[in-house]
Amino acid sequence: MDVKVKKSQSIELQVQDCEEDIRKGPWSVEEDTILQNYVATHGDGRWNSLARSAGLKRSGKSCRLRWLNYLRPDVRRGNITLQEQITILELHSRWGNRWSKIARHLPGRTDNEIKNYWRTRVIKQARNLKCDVDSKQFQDALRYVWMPRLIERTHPSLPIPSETHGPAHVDPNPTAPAQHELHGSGSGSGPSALEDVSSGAELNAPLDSDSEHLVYDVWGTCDSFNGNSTLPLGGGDLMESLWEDENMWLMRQLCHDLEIKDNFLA
DNA sequence: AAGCAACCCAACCGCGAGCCT
DNA sequence: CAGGCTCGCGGTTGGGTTGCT
Repeated sequence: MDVKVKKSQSIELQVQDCEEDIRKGPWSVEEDTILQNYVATHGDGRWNSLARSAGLKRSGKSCRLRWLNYLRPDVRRGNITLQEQITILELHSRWGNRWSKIARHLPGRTDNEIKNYWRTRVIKQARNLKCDVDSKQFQDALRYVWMPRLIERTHPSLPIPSETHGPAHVDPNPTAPAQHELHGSGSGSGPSALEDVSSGAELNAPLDSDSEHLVYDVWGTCDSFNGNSTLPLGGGDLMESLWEDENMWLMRQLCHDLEIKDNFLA
């Protein structure tokens, strides 16, 4: 066994031995109040001593988690917005399960929240499609179907072809904005698409350079997609319905377009 | 209305990295 | 340098909630 593992385990045992009255489970309102007041007065950090000093019968770990994921004043509650979904999907495709890294690009969201979103929503969709969440098929489905749809829902004015019943048709004159327009050079009237995305009421923090590239990539995908694919993009239905049975023909079309020859959806 | 299953999310766990003494 | 300790991360769990039969 690894030396470090031994060391870690011995520390855990020590902690257990001397702190057997440590409380676990859901936090009470009183505990929340104590922790909030203590952090407001003394600041956070040094969580083990903080827990003792505050008189909380909780581990430092538990206090830290409660503060970071719930009590912190800048934590945003509520549903993940469409823009946030786009960001999560894009960043996960880049970095994988680096939840805390992804969370840093979503102001007010915690790594735990993003992780939960991924596990409960995204993995569920992969399961529905009977493919692995890490497979190229599913990654392509995310990139070429799910994300453009999310983008369309956040910007219905953009010229993404509307879905029709039956086989798709492509706008013969795709008018998706050029990428320099998406970057918002300041010309023309009204906000650029990028500015619109980045300054949405739900996503209130300015984009750093990395996030800007992110949005650029997403829009770039959408742009090229519109020009080169025969895949229709639906309008306005909930993202979950994208995967419903009646839309499976859409996925088949996607597979054809992407020349995916595997047994996807077989 | 009751029972069951699926879903959601807060909280816990194990581990590794890094700082301090 | 070794050991103690804290912090942060990613994975997992369990209980409450919701939806379906």
